[in-house]
Amino acid sequence: MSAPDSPAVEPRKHDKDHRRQAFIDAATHVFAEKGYACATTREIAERACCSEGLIHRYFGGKRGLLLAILDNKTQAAPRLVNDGVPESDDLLEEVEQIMAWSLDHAWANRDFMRVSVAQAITDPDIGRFVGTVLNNQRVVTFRERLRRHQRAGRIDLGVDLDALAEGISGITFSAGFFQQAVFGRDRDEVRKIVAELARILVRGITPGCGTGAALEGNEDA
Amino acid sequence: MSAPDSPAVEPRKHDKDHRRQAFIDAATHVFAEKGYACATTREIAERACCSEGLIHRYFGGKRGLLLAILDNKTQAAPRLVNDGVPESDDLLEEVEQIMAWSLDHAWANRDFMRVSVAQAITDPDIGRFVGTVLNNQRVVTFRERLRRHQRAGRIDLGVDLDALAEGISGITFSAGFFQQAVFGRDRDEVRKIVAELARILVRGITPGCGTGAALEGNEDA
Amino acid sequence: MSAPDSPAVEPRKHDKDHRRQAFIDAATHVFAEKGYACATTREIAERACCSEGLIHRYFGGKRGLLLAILDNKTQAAPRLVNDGVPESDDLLEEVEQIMAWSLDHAWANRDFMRVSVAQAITDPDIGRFVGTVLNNQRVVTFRERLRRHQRAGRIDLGVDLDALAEGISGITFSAGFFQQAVFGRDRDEVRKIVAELARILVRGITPGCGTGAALEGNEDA
Amino acid sequence: MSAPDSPAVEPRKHDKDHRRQAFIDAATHVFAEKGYACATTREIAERACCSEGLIHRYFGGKRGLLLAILDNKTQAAPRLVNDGVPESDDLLEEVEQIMAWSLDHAWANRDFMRVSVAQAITDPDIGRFVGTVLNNQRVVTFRERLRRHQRAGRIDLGVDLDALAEGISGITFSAGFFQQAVFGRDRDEVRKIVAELARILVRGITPGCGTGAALEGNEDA
DNA sequence: TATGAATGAGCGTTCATTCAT
DNA sequence: GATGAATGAACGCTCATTCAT
Repeated sequence: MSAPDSPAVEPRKHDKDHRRQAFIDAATHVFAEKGYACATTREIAERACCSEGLIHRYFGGKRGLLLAILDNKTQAAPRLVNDGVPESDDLLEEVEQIMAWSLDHAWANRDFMRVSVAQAITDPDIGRFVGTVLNNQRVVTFRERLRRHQRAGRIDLGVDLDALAEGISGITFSAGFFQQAVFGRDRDEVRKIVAELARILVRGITPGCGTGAALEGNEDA
Repeated sequence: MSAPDSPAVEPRKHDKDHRRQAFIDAATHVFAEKGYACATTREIAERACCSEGLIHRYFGGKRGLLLAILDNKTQAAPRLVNDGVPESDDLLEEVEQIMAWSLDHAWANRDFMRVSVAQAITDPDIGRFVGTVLNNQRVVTFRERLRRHQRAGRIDLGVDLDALAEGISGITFSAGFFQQAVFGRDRDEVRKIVAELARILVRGITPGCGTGAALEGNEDA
Repeated sequence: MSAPDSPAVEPRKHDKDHRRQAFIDAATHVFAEKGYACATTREIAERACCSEGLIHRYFGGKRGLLLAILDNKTQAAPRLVNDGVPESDDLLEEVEQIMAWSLDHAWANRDFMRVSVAQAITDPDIGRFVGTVLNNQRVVTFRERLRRHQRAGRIDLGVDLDALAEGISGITFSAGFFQQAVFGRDRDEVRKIVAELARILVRGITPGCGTGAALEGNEDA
Repeated sequence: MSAPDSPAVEPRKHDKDHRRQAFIDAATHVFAEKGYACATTREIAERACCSEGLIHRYFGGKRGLLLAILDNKTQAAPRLVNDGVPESDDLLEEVEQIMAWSLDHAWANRDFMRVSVAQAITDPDIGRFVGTVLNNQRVVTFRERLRRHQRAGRIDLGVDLDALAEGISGITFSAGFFQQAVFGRDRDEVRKIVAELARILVRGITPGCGTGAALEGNEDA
């Protein structure tokens, strides 16, 4: 997905939709490699085996192509975790799997993430988009899956599911994207760390002896 | 934010050290705002009230200025958490304070983080630097502070302190930088979420009734 | 001199070949006037009525344009003397005409010579090119024409035709380019001097009474 | 002379005149190597072990330094040939020695010639200077030495001494500077060619049987 | 007086975009 | 509709020169 090794589209051969997708794939790769600002429309066009001018006709320019990449991903994204990780009555198992899946997903989509995250930092429009559409969507999905367990009594009622979901999201974002894709850390190491964190978190939310005291502190604040 | 961090330099005045710092401050701001690639040495020089050519004399060029920013922060960085957060015999209190302090620190240094994080994503040199110098340093510091508590019996002996430290680092990085500075989320909201996560984590590592079962799972793996 | 050598190009019109030549003409003029280093691509583009960026698209940069000028002349150069000066059975006549033609040719191509000679002095690549392609070619051509006369007995057999050809080349280079084009000397004066030198040279190589003694000196050495 | 391998001047040690000469030597070298336009005052100052600003104080700027180089040479130049080559009653011997000496002189002063000749081509002021001061001086000196032989009957009375002197000057300029220093031709080869040309010229001007006919052609024109 | 820090004009080059073909 | 030639604004950088020290 992030490495479109297919020979892209043969010149003057395929139709408009194929070309559009060829541009999006090519741009994702080049933007990820060079950064949006340093990528040139010429290189993208070459990689897509189309002419440079077409970028402006199809997407209205370089920035339009960036937005198309985000849009393209958004349409494909929803409910991905739910499809990838089955529900389970074992809370630890489900949390572990959700976090492991998030790691893999971040890795598989590292080119797209490079583009969107890097750009989000300096570009308010993209920042808003990534913050609301991409991040919130994930958090909401996590939260809903956790709510099932809370209702089933497997998560202490005092736990703020939103905070928990944000924590899982933050850990997997940090480990999945930055540790794996940006810092180049060994993926097995990362997986182990995240698995251990899953255990700590689950233990921290499991109803039981220590809960009352700890969560009373919460209610005091 | 738009006010210079150092007193303005006087034209024609010979004042190398002062001017160097003025460039670093100006560049941090402009790089953060526009991104490294889109920032122009022209604008940086204007903001620093110095002439453009000095960037090349002092730093060897635009990229040298970027590296100087990183270097400047590195020299100022070590042991920051230790100075900012006192040790405590109350584990929860200390973790909460470390995490809260990290949030504030990320916010106070959000311009620097914008520059370094965004650039790390597409620039291998910077990526290595941020991954090793900035990230690892934090993790190690967190881990050492946690070790004290583990030795004192306040953290279960089965807990992998490295993983825990990475988790705290990941959560505060994600919440402190991305939520606060990139996604523009309300800072009080973020503080509350992080405080709740501190409680969950601490409960998850506190020795006690549930520990055996949870950590046996760990030891089996 | 200030009139373009080719019809002006029309803005926005697609006309690559025509524009290439317009650049070569303009650059020859501007390089000759200012010297390669002081000439600006801005001025050349203005003179060629094209945009500056095309220099880099067509020639790969300012230096590529310089090389294109040399290349352009090389393709047009070979056998020029032979076309311009007919063979004759009168040695003096032929030598006089060859030298006179060289003077005129140097004058007609003075802009090109300014560029190539000046640059050859400090630029090893260009030096090699001018030394081998331009200079040697001339000398060889001269020598072959003289050989006809030597075979016909009109040049003493003891004369080294290579040296003679070098002499003619050196005299016409010096008189044709430096005296006429660089030092601004009156062209008629120069023509008379060169005609007299032709006579002296021809007398010096004509077989006859004095030959034996003079050339024995040669053979002794 | 052209390669000032002396450690130049020690900083803050010698007096103004020494510094001036150090600048002239350094500039001759750097101008010869890079060309006037590409040479930087910084490199010259470094080579002279003085500060850049001094160039402007002493010479009024970069161009002033160039003029100082020419001026410096002019004062040292006059009557050099006369000192280097003794008079002789053998015309061939004297002409051969004058030409051989010119070759050596051009070689020894190749750095200065690189600077002055290259600059003369595009810079009218320098062109005038080189044409009148340097070239004419040589021609006049050659002519006066030849006149002695003409008076002594060793040169045909019909020979135009000016043309002859120009010829010798042109040949030695071309061979001595361009062939040796610019085109990098083997110096022994060049010497042989010039010696042969000396013989041809001398034979061409020696009074004798063929003279009448050849020079009548002259008088007809 | 000598130094070298500071200046600023101007360079070659790049590249998103426009538009003739 | 698709192409790629043409454009022009703007970039990082250089360097002769100026001037505070």
